[in-house]
Amino acid sequence: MGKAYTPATAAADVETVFKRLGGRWKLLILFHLFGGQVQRYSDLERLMPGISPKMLAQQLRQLEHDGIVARQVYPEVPPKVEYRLTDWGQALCPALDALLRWDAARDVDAAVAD
Amino acid sequence: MGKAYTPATAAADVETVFKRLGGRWKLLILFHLFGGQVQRYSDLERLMPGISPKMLAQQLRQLEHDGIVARQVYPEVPPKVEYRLTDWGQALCPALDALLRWDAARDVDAAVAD
DNA sequence: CGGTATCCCCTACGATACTG
DNA sequence: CAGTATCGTAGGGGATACCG
Repeated sequence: MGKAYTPATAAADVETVFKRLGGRWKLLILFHLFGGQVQRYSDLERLMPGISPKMLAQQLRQLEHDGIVARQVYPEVPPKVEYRLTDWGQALCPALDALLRWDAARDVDAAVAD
Repeated sequence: MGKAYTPATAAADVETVFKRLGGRWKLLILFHLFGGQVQRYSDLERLMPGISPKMLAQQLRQLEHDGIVARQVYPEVPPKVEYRLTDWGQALCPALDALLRWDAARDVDAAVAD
């Protein structure tokens, strides 16, 4: 059976999710990793024009801390670090899809309301 | 067929959703209106201890502007104002459910990983 | 009853310079 | 290559007082 929610606990849990994904660049990072993609730090820097090294590192650290992104360091010279989604992180995809479908339904609903 | 997304557009669209729902009290308001519930301004104030009148009014105005909440004024003395979800707002429920199920799956995935 | 108006604060974000 | 350290800023949020 499912978990029991009150309005307060449901709202708090969704807010927790929002905080985990809510950084300025986190969603963009996620969408560059969905589908099993693996990216190096410099790949992400190139894929996200305008991001500063501080922000990229910070957002990646938080995603890693939250168990969404996995970080793998290769002890080489020069350094090489790869980022990919954890299984749980990959499981976000259908949930974000549901939000995108809701967003896309805005116009549909408005048309029906006419 | 569905809409075509690049990482950048998908991330931008989800961020738009996050901004629409991301206010400090908006989710709590939504969860007090899901399922066709209708609440007066003073009901919401009572249901959300700690919220200031400024914040309640502001969050409601933004939700109304975004087409998620409908506001109905009864021209009576004393004043009476009711809030409910629009059809589109009500359609948020399954999407937020998907996020809650993802959140609840965190421990499950961690256990499997052992 | 159902709101505005005002003031203050905090923190997420950004630019820049530097390092193992 | 893959990051820290430091400084500066804008706006979202909160307390409080007042209004139609």
